[in-house]
Amino acid sequence: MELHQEAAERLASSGRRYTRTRRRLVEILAKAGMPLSLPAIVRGRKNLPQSSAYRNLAELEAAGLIRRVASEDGFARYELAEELTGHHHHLMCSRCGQVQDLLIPAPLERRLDRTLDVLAREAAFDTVRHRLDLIGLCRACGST
Amino acid sequence: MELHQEAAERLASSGRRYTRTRRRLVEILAKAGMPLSLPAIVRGRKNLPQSSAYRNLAELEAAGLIRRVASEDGFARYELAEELTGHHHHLMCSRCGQVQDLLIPAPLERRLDRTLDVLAREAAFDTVRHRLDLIGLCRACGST
DNA sequence: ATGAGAATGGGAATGATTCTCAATACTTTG
DNA sequence: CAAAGTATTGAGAATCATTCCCATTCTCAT
Repeated sequence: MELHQEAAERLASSGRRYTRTRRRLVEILAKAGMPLSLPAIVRGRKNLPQSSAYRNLAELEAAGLIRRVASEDGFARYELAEELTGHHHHLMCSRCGQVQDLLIPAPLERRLDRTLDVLAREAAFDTVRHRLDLIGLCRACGST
Repeated sequence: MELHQEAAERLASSGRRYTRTRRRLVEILAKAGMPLSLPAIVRGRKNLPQSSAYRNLAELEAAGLIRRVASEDGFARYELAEELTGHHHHLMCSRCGQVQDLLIPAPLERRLDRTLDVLAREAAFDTVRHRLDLIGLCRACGST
């Protein structure tokens, strides 16, 4: 389904509206293709006050449209929900905090999934998802 | 090597001391066997002021003895470094924030490692490590 | 012992994020 | 189309985990 239509419907189903600012946020995240921190979202953009950005990101998250990624550098980052973009992982730079998306081969992903399901059941966890990140130094930080 | 000796040496090598409070923190984390938040570390313990706990956890992290785990609930958590405890993963409850350790089968771990190494190289990342977490609802939260 | 540097702890400061609330914008109803 | 009802906005205040400050205390080497 088309992105904005999906967004509008999900918000509507809980009595929320798909306002200009919300659409704008969705577009920013869609275009970025990687999790963005709030400063990165707001920087250099007119008419996008912090408080509105935070509030709307929270609304969009509550509607299941975006996901908040906790990273090590103290800034939360935001990306479109996997239901919209597909399952993927992250490459994170431990020095500068930069995050980029990463896909792993489907067979490995499947095997991982199967194994983790079993482990979660053994631990009596209702598993929702897994998170696999690579943490290292990006090209820029690594050469320093 | 014995835990406290290792700790003392690593601190000494950068001109730091293995004081009573630091030893205490290492013992708390070793005994817990799972990442603890600062409130959990301090709660109910005498003579362990917040500021000292934070400061010393940071020192121990700088010495490579403990690791800080960013979790979704806003509290950082601390655990012994993998060099001391061995590589492992986490089961995290997305409702209550509880975190417990998780081991995955060695063959899968090896395959994961190999694949991620290749992917990191392709992305020009100097990989240090990977992080694999299961995020779901623990028994207590899942039945609510 | 004594001096130098490390550590302590109480409280102030920081800073990302959340909350408040009066003003504004949609939406629906009459 | 107007009015009422509700959601949204944005500027600043408030929150709260974490970090910083600094006078005092401790430790180790001489």
